[in-house]
Amino acid sequence: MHSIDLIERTFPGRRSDLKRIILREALACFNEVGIEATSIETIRARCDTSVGAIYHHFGNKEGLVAALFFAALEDQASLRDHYLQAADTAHAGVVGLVYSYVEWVTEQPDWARFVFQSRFAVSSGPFKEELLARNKQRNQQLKEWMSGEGRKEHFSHLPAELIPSLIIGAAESYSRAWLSAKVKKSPFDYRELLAEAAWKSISLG
Amino acid sequence: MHSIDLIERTFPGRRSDLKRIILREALACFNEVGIEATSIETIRARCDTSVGAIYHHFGNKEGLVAALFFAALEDQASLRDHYLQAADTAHAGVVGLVYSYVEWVTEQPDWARFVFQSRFAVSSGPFKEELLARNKQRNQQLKEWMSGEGRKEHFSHLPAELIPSLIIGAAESYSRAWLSAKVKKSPFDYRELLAEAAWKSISLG
DNA sequence: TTAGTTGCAGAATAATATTCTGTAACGGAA
DNA sequence: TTCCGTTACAGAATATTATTCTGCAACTAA
Repeated sequence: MHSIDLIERTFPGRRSDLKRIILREALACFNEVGIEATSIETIRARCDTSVGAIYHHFGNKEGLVAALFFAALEDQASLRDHYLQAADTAHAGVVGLVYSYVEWVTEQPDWARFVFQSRFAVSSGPFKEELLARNKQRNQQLKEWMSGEGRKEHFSHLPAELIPSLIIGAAESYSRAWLSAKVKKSPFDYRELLAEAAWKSISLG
Repeated sequence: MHSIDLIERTFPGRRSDLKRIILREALACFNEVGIEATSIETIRARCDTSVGAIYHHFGNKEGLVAALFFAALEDQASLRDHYLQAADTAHAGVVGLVYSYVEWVTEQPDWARFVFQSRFAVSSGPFKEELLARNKQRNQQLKEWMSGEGRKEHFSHLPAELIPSLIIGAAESYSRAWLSAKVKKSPFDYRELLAEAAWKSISLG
């Protein structure tokens, strides 16, 4: 789909050459042995660089994690926007949300795994404000979409704060299971079932 | 409901006195600032004990995390068993699964928060085998329950590996949101809606 | 009693994160 | 082009943290 990968999109330019290498190797390490278990020295060695360079670009380990985390969130959001933009009916919107989610997870499994792994740390570290702001904006965006003409009557019988979980809860849960190899088929393979289940779960009756 | 708390249930006896104190304080620290950000020294100070004692009881930091994690899982499982045992129809079982889940999360928010935070670390650390075994057993148990007479026809139209996510996905997602204060009402308050949404999501049509 | 096992303390050590200082490349202004 | 401020990087020095180790005291079964 995209010819260049997530990192190139987020950190373009020749000046960010080493920066991209560090991000790539760090992501690999984090997924292989976990964030806590990968030391700066390990990353340094895999990039054949110095600790100074790493700290220059990211401040500290937490900053490196946050850079990866927000890059992933942004990429995920852009795919979601792409899907939502094409959806006018309530049903199409719900399907789009589920589809965009499972497609992103299936296409970027390493990034998805990392997002699951790092969310808590980011949300309680020095970048929590930034994450909070992004979540708020996304919720606002969804809320506006749901209150559009011809759509709102499909959601108004449910508490607003519950709706997002009803829509992507199952897809997220299955994605986690797939990323940790507990199930075989990818969430993308089950996208129709997941989307229809989401739709039924918010339907009346 | 229970007169003694989760820790007393899991680590009884006067010999485990300090052990329980350490577990309690460690859980508090982990939830307040995160696992990575809490040092052994911090825990030691809060328990007014020595690092030797901590390492004697738990081996290392990872062992301490694992002890908390498995204690929580066990407690959660016992409540689930309690609910499932009373359910004979498919509908009652699905409702029971959702109810037991949200009830546990709402009653033990600190433990639930910690489980979400630590699952990845445990699943990729030296205790992954143990976790895998427990998951396997739980899945087997669920599978057997679902294949019982008068129930299996309600599940057989869906892939087995997808069903657990359809049932608890939304409840889990909403629980996470509640535990990080992104929503106001507790999952327990929405238990009927969550249970009915789960049931609809696996229903035919 | 007594030998062995378990519970705990705290100093010593090891592993790791972070800071700091210096040097070279770069990019625009004169 | 030269000059100057800024950015990119290296690596030694330092600080922080996890873990080990040795010793002692309490308990326990014989």
